[in-house]
Amino acid sequence: MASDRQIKERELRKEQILNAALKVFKANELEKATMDEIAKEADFGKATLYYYFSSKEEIFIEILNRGWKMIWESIEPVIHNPGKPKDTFIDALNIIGTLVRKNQILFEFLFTAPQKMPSSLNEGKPEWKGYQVKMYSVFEGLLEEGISKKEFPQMRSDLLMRAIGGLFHGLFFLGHEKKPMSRETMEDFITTFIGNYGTK
Amino acid sequence: MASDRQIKERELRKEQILNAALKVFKANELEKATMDEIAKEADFGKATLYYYFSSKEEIFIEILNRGWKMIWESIEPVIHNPGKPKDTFIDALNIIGTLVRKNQILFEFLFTAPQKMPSSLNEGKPEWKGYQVKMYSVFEGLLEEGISKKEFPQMRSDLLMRAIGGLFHGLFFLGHEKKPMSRETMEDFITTFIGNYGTK
DNA sequence: ATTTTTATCGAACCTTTAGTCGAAAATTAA
DNA sequence: TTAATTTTCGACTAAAGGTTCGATAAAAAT
Repeated sequence: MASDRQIKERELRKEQILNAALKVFKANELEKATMDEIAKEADFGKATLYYYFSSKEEIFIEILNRGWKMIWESIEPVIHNPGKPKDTFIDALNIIGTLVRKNQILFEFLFTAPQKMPSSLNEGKPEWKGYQVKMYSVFEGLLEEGISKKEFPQMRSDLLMRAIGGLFHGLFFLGHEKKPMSRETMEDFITTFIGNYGTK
Repeated sequence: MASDRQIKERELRKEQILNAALKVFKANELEKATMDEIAKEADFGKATLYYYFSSKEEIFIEILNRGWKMIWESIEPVIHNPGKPKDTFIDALNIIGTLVRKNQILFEFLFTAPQKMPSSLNEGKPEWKGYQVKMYSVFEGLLEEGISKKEFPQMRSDLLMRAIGGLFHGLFFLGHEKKPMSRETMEDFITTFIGNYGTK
């Protein structure tokens, strides 16, 4: 049977493959990313990839699963702050902003891949989707509470949600130069667009 | 040589193909859209597509060219309103909003395809890119003017641009239900987020 | 009516690429 | 050392899908 160290090494190799895959997914455009290239990037033979993952899809999904799990686990601790929807909302956004800043490539992938990807990969309710849904529910809940407490603009929470989603997305991922945005700039933004209600 | 009517018919057939292609690009995910499917949808044999277009890419590009040209020509008439950046900005946004509402599928394609598509299609500075750039320049110019006149939030115009871009995009294209948004709702939005500066 | 031009498409062609197979290294266990 | 297990990969297969070819039909010109 496999030793502890063997299992750990195996996990490391898996990560090596996933990182390589992310690079390739990023550089080439998603569907143009080939197993051959991932293999080259990961410094393994193509056949070896199939020793660790059963398909290209699985690699894809695994990146999403791990990523969204990480997002969820990062914000989970701060979302139970009762009675302070705006602060909580901003805290959570900032946490995600920090993550994005640390690994822009991964997060751009996490936030954009679901749009681009074949919807066939969505069937079977993958793990990552669960985390994504949970996160959106939390945000929408905070918005609803914040709206009713007049801390946010008075409008339908789902629309506000979309606007903020777009805003956030635009701030980090649109534009030609995709340089990360500092925490200060981002807080500035949040305050300007959604934070200056009911406070002045 | 070809008669007037022949040329017109040819153009009609081209449009038939382009519309079919759009449907297929939309339904399946871009790269999964096959010439076979486009042919089926257009009700032509696959080989016939190559009589009208020299490649799959060309079909793709042609949709973008025609679409962005249309966008540009729709806003061009209103952007020369001198001295009223905020009004002009909102007018232009509203015009685009109206277009989007009329043909959501096409515009979702126009606004999202450039992100998803292989960058190889961007080489050679395609026509549509020109219109897109012109449009963005106009918007950014209006923002700069509006900022300096305190009609907009005081922040770097490029950042504001990104925010509004994301906002707009989110409003129309994010979310599960992609139902069109009414003009009223949209004006509400614009006012709430960028329009209530320097006026109250 | 006949010739020429325009339009159509079925059947191949050919490249790309996901995934498999079986054998050989490398590592671990005995 | 030798046997068992784990890991690696070169070479192959199969299928998908873009593109071309050559023949035929339809329309226009003469």
